[in-house]
Amino acid sequence: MNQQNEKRINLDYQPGHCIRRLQQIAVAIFLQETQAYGITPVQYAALQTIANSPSVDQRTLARAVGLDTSTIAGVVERLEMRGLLLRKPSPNDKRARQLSLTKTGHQLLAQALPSIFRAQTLMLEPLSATDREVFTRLLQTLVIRNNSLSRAPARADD
Amino acid sequence: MNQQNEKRINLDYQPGHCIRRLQQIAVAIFLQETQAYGITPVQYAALQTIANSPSVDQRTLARAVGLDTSTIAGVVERLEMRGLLLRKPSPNDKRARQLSLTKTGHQLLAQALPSIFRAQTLMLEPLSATDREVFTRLLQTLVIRNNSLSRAPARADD
DNA sequence: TTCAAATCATCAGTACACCCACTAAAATTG
DNA sequence: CAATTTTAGTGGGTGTACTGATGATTTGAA
Repeated sequence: MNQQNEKRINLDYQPGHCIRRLQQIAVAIFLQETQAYGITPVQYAALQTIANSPSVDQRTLARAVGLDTSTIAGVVERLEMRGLLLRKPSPNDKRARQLSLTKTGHQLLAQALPSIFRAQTLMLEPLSATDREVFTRLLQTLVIRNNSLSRAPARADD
Repeated sequence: MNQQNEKRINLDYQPGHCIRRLQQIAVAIFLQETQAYGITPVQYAALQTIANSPSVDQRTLARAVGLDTSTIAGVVERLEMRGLLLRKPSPNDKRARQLSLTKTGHQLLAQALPSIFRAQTLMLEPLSATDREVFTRLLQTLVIRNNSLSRAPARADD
């Protein structure tokens, strides 16, 4: 079945592969639960972050969400075209744009939140209550401790 | 600093967000460790799967790696252009293409494997030995139990 | 204060990752 | 064995996610 000097390596035991698969699954669950609102996980993250701190600039938003500025530009553009957010020039800094949600943006976020929370629950459904907590804790540890290794390290804290 | 009827929701506590971040980190570590070979996690998964079972068709490969056929088409095309694999028509089925690694493909896979294993280790480095095992186990449980929810559910088993 | 360095944003290019629609071939069914 | 259905692969469209380059401002240091 294969070359004699190669061992048959099962991808299922490699963390990297499992993490990628879990991310695909998490996205699928999210989209399924929120399909009535037509938003993606990243779009939700952007909307939520802007709701948390209006007038953020794109760079700060990118860091908060954990994306580089090129990627956030596309996300913001799509949300702006849908009328969910506003992008106006910063008075202090002519380079920067201040982002804020429109009324529609606030409404959509508020309406979608229950579905989003349901999605979060569904992702961990197969685990026992104890295991869910353990998994969440270890997951957060890995993200925090490895943060600097990412190309788009998440923000300092604003 | 936000609308009074919105609570400030911290993305860091949402599993979906953490999973996405961890996937970004895992990819970054993989690329960093394997940069000498110029392969991505998905390309490695494809090469490894073909090495495990030569003459697979693209559909079976897609299922084994956990991708849909459109996505695997692009992956396979890039690997073919780099001379790492061969795509020849199946004698039994005129629709299907049989995939196999070239000599170069086998060599690259063999050479890259140590870096790939190192990457897998690095991803879980921040955890204690016990926690690494726990995390891996829970991760696999989630992937297996949620598999059907993914758009590209992984293969039966060949 | 001027000039270099850092910063905000954009653009082009590459690579996943999905959907839907389509062709062609194979398998199933009447 | 003809008609239907399923299956293998492709192509178009959308949306992350990164790199590296460029332009415009702001800041910091000589």
